Amino acid sequence: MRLSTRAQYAVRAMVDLSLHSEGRPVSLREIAQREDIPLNYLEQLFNRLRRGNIVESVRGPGGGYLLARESAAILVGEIVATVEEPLTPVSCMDKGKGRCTRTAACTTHTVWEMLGERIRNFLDSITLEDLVSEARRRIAGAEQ
Amino acid sequence: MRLSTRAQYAVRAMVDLSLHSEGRPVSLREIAQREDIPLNYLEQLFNRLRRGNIVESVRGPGGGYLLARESAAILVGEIVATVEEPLTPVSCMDKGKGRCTRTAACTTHTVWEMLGERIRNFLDSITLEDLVSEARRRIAGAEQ
DNA sequence: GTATAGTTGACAAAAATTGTATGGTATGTT
DNA sequence: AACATACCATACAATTTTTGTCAACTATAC
Repeated sequence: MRLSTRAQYAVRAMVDLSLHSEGRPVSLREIAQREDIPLNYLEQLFNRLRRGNIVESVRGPGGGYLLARESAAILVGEIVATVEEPLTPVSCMDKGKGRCTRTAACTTHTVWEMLGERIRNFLDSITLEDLVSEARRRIAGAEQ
Repeated sequence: MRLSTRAQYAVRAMVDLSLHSEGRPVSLREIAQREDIPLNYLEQLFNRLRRGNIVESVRGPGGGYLLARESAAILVGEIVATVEEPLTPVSCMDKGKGRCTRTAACTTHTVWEMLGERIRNFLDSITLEDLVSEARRRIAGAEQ
C-alpha cells in the first residue's frame, strides 16, 4: 500500500506552484529546482494535470503554468487521481467482468471497494488552499 | 495507490481458512486450490502470518494451519500489515531522518501521514469474523 | 530569428512485485 | 524404519510497474 511518487510529486509541485505564482505563470524549471524533481518527469505530470483541467499552460518565454481555478477549488484527491489514473486499491475492479465466484474473493472485494472510497473521500476533503496556508504558516514559523 | 496482491491473497486465504477449519488444521494445498493462489507463494505469506501470531501451524500429515485466535479477535488491518510490512503510504517516512526542509515536501507529509492513519483505522475496524459471516451469508444466498 | 518553455511520444533503467525452484524439517501412518 | 504429508526457508527468476531520460516538435515573446 504505497502512494506513487508521481502523486507525491504532483501534490508538492502544485503547492509550490500556488506558493510562487502571484497570477504569473511559473515555469516547470523553477518548480523542478525548488522541489528537486526531474524536469522531464514533471512535464509528464503537468501534461496530465493540464488535461485534467487543474492547471493551464502559457507557452513561450516567460510562460509556465497557472492554476486553472482558485486553489480552494482544487482538491488533493483530484490531483492524485489525475496523475495516478485508477485510484482503486485492487486491479480486478477496473475491468467490469464481475466474475466473482463464490469463493472468499467475492467477500473481500467489498472491503477493498470501501477502502478505496475512504481514501478518495479523505483526499477529497483537503483542498490545495489548505496545504498552501499550512505551508505559509510553516514558513512564517521557521523564519523567526 | 494499489494494494499488493500479497495482501489480497492473505485476506482471502484467511477467510477461506476460517470457513473450512472447524477446529481442524487446513492445509495450504487446499486453500491454494480453492482460492487459486500459487502454493509456494502462499507458504511465504503464511510464514509471515505465523510469525505475526495470526495463525499457528501443525506439521506432518494431516497438518496445516489454525487461527491463532478466534476470528473475531483478528483484524483485517493486522493481516494486511503483517504480509505487507510497512503500511505507510510514503517511503521517506520509515527512515527517521526527519530532514524535511522548508519546501512543500514538508507540508504534504502530514497529508500522507493522516492518510496512512485513516487506512489503518479502517482496516482495523473490520474483523476476520465480519468477513466470514458475510461470506456465509453470500453462500447461503447463492444456494437457493 | 532566436531563445524560452510547453507538448508529445518513445524508450531505458531501476525497483518492486509476483511467482518458482529446491532442499530442508517435523510428524503421523503403515 | 520407511514413507508420505505438509510446513519451513531461502534463493532466485520472471514480470510488471514505476521512475526517469531522450529527442523532436510547437508556440510565442523579444
